[in-house]
Amino acid sequence: MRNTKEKILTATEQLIYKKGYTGTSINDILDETGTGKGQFYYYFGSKKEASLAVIDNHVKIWQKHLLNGILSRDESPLANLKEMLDWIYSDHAQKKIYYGCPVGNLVIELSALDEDFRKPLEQLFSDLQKKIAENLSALTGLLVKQNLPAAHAIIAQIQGSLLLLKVTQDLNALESNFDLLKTSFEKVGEK
Amino acid sequence: MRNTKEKILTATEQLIYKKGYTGTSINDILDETGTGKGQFYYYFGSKKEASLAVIDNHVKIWQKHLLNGILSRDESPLANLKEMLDWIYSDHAQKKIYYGCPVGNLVIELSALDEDFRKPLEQLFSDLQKKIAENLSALTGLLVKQNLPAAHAIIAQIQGSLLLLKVTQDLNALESNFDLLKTSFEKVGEK
Amino acid sequence: MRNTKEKILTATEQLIYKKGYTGTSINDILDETGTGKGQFYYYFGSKKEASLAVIDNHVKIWQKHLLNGILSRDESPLANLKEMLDWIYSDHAQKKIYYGCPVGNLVIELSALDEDFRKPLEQLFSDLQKKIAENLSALTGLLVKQNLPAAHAIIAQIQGSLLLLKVTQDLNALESNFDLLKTSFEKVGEK
Amino acid sequence: MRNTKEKILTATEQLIYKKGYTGTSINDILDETGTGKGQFYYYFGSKKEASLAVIDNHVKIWQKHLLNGILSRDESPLANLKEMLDWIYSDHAQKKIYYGCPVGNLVIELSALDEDFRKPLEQLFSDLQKKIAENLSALTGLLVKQNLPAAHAIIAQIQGSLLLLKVTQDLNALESNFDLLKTSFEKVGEK
DNA sequence: TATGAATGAGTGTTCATTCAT
DNA sequence: CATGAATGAACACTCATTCAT
Repeated sequence: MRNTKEKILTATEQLIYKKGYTGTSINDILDETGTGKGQFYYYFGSKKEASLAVIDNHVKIWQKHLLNGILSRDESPLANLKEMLDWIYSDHAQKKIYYGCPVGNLVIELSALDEDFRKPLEQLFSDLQKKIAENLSALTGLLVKQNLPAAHAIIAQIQGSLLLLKVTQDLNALESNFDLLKTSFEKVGEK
Repeated sequence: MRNTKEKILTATEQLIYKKGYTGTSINDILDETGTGKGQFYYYFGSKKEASLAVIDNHVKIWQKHLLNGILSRDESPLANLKEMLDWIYSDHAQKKIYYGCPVGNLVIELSALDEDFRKPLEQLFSDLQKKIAENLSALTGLLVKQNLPAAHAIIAQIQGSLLLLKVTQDLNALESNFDLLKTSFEKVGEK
Repeated sequence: MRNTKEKILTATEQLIYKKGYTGTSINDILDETGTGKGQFYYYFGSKKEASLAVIDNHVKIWQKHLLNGILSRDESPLANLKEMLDWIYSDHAQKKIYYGCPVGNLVIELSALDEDFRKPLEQLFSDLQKKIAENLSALTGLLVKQNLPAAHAIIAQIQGSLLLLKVTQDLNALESNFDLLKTSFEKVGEK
Repeated sequence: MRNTKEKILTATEQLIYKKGYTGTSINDILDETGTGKGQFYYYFGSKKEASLAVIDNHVKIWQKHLLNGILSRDESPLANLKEMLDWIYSDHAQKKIYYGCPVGNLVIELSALDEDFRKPLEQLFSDLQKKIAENLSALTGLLVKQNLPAAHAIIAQIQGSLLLLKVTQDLNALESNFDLLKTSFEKVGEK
């Protein structure tokens, strides 16, 4: 059986993803895990602490799979960037209800409310931006620094697409948007 | 007095914008308006109803200024699209803290939770998409229908930019992103 | 058009009958009458006052139709007592939902809560008891005073039957019970 | 502690008996028990749920003492029926204020409002009716089915007597009424 | 490690009543 | 006579957190 702490963390993550931070209660989490209430406060000092751990978990996943994985491969930068979109897309494609981006959701719900939440989220986007810019540099020959705005725009496009997915519940629109992004990657590469 | 209802609505709008729907309590609103608790329920049947009125208000503002205003002008479509970005930008530029897009925020917090919230928000984005596509048609000569994906991408770019503004609190990045969008409008027009 | 005061009184009576005193709100009443809130407090000093007026109304109806009507007729006392049951029965027979006795309901909800409610209700039952005892005297030849316990039992039987009607929603049981009562009247007369 | 739940249930029962369901607030109950508000909702999902538990408690008491107790004894049916009245009488005799029948009160306040309340109350009266009819059968030789109307009348008499006790606050009248009932039992047995 | 009873401030909502017009 | 805006206490219910076992 999996670790109790991990079980709680997983349940917290899923519930926050679906119902938001404020919409998720400790009891919701414990109903999901089947553990007693004391266990939650034994492993996490508070709801906020557990939620920060959820964010930390997202950071680690993105770092492992995206920053240090896909975007650090020795493949062509074009392939990397496209693969990034495919990785994100496949994460949503299998779902019946589209809840948007787990990280983007937290940004909107929490970053204006509490600096402790905002900071790690900002750092994650900042790291991703730099990594994308690196790939763009390999593609364009420009300095990483000069590609930062373009990388920012790419992240914005991804986040905006997932936001629209959440409100339209239309997966095709997400695919079409990512296809446009891929085309734009190719154009950048051609120059 | 007609004024009280509007005062409540305004306070509700501002508080939801800053603290989110779930994060805003009726007492928060009443503290802001200085009215008794009964007044809230005299004018609105519930918190949800008042919040739907807030959404409705956003819809009307966008329709008046953006859909029927800026994007329906007899000016060149390129000017219209650029002006749209300027209008949005100016809305945020004056603030000290950047709370992102009031409509996008609601999408993320509420659209997976309650269909009654999701529907009007989806409709608003759908109307905007069509209007942007019309301007793109005037620019490209293509049918409106063929420009819908591009319009979708533009909205995604705007929403994503405002989401990143919320987490980075960096207005320059927003400006830079909107500049990139404007450049892309021009390129589309050139073809 | 009927008097506003009377309209309010009628609505109050019906709503209290169906939903009880505590279950009926001033707004419920005004929704029913279509009048403004000020009108209620113009005609009645409080909810309690209006409800006492409702009780008073019931008292007057019973006095007119039952005490000074049916039970004071020059007919045979047996016919009077039977007619009393028929009058009560016909009041319920036409309904789709059986709410029990409007007076008995108030007894149970209010008489332990407030002496101001209890007193007029007790008086009404006391007057009825005496009147029934008078009819029994004409039937048995005994003094009125000696028939008071029997009269009390008759009222208890009526009230208990209507209470059971409310919980069983079975009109036939009420009819059957009243038939048994009529038979007992006849037996008393035979002796 | 198991005790807390029972304390809350007891307080709920007593308060509803004295002040009615709608007249009893959760805070009333907690003031009585001295526990925090969360405890009420820890043990009961809602006020309604706690009240249904109160009803269930009454059902069990009647079943144990009356249906499976007094009315199921191997004594003579006459003795059983008389003992039933004595059992009910003794329940009220010791009180200073007479609040009527705890079950009958709930019938009148709640059975027209909510089916969930009405059903168990109806069932209880139905079970009692059958049990009384069984005793009457032993007394009269008639089939149980034929004695159901008479049993219904007996329950009506009891309930009506307790209703009148509530409004008159006259214990003697209750005793006198029950004496009349006992006499009628004897007459039935003689035939 | 683990349970779940206990707390109390807080949430959305209702309501009788008052009062300016 | 009549309207309906305004008040604030009370109501049922939720929740993050604590703590004894």
